[in-house]
Amino acid sequence: MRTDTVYKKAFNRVASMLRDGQLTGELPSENELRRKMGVSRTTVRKVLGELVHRELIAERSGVRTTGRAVEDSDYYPDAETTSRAKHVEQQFMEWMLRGDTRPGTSINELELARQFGVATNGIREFLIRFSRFGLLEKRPNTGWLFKGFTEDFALELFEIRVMFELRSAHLFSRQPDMSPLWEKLAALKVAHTELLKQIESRFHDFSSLDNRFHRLINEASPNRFIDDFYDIISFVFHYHYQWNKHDEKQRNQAAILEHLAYIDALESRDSERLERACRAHLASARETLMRSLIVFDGMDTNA
Amino acid sequence: MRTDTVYKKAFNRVASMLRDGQLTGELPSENELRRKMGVSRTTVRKVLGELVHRELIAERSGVRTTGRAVEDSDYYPDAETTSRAKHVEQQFMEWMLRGDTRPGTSINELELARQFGVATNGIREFLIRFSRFGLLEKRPNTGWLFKGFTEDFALELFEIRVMFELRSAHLFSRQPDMSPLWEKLAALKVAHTELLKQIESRFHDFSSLDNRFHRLINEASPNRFIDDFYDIISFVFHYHYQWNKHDEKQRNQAAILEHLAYIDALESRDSERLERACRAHLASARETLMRSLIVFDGMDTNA
DNA sequence: ACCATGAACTTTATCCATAAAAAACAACTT
DNA sequence: AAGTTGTTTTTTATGGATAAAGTTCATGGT
Repeated sequence: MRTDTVYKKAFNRVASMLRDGQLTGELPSENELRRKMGVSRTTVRKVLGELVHRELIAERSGVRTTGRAVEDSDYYPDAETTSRAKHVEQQFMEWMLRGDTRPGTSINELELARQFGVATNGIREFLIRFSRFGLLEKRPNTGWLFKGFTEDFALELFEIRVMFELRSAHLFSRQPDMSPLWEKLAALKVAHTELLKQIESRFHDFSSLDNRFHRLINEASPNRFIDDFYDIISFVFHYHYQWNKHDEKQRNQAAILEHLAYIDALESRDSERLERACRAHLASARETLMRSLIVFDGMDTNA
Repeated sequence: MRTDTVYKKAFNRVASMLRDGQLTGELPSENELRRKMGVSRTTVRKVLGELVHRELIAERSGVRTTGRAVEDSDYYPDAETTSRAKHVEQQFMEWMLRGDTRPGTSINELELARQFGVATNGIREFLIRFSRFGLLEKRPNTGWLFKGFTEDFALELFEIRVMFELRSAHLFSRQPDMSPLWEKLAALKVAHTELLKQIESRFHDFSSLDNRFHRLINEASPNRFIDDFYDIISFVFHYHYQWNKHDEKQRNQAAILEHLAYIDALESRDSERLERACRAHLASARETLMRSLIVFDGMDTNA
């Protein structure tokens, strides 16, 4: 049966809004809520129905008003708010990055399905989607070959990344002066400086800043294939560093400084300087990944 | 039910081998056949069983020998030798390239499933696989957005292609002299010259030559992401030109000449000359695609 | 005429079932 | 002992069913 995670997530969001006072007195119409939450009206109605049932809101002659206070126990547990597909993704990444899965292992849909507690179909869909990341290969009628999160993988990934990033950085720097992207870049620069000041407590926030920065650079000259490739990078980094937090603060601090140099180089419109800053940053990102790969390989995974 | 296309295709192949005299007298063992055909022994046995049943081979005390002559009617029809997944691919490509499907159309799994006569599962798997080509986008819980085989698509595709090809070509030309790839290149050069001589009758054969050539260039410095991207290009060209044969002979003739210049440039190891030849070829390939896109857009599709 | 709610209908996400194909095991032969 | 064939078990490819979510149609109020 299809999960009702969309409903539960929406319910939790409305509950939070009620609790935070973002919704007070008379509630907005179903359509307005629908837009706000990004779900269908059907789902909104289901949420409202449950809220009435639990007396979190009251309904009198077609008018809905807030009801009793929201309690912690009103929320659905987080695990129930993500779809099966997302669960599969998470479990697979954990299996891949944490387990002692060696390159060359063959992957068995049925076995993973049993292990993850889902139907084989879901596994297969995930593997198909995931195969564009270059870590898997399908052998028809037979199964999947896991190629491993290896040094080669990282090197090949970064070779492309450098090509794309240099191209995008140069195009960015050649934008007209009145392009709105320059302002966005300036704003990002400020955000970097802020973060650097508070690095002790906020170093976790770097990851999203990093993402915004690299995506901004691509905005000047969109290319869907480059965007797609950046999705791969984000994905890889997201999961990889989620399980490998070694030295995180230091790493991020260094990266911020590199970004700042890179931003200055962009603003200078000096092509050679830009190339140097860009390469320097990517080389260091690559080193970091490679080093952590080695740590990772040797890590005791049965902890 | 799963199709038995693997069996039928294997059966047809063995039948052809019997007819062509590649198999005469005493037949090889099941294991040997298995290796030759690239299927499991289970399938080989099923084929052999049917061959015996039809008296195309005879089996006496464990020894199999050839039987009566193979007739045209012994073969399974071609349509029955390709899997559902492949059929879906073909039908979808036809729907996309031939139909009047406009960019921005939304795609409905259920409708396609009905139209193609398969279960929704197969459609979904295909769409997931296909989405890496940048022509589709999934909107969760809602459906798929068809972005169209547009001019933008072609331009973005070629931008990447140029980057990758220049990179690979330069690396190829810098290989050591004793690399075996130089010989392969020389062989390809001969094949090009041959084809050029017989262009009147054999111009269809260019496509596979083109493929071999560009893949060879990537071989000198493998990168899985570049290989994957080249899969996209092959796929797009395969289907696109399958339905758009306008001017094929002339196009291919011109391309052969460009390839020859390109090959000479590789052999010269002259970096600037190489860059010129490579760019010239890709620019002309792009022009061809773009021109055919326009023809295509204006074509009456209800013929 | 527009916007709200209610109800019916359509499509997606997900599980389950099963024939075909592959893989593993067993018994035999030279 | 290595290679054959026969048999059983496992896995993949494909169809089908259904609750949840999305979309469209209908009705009623301003």
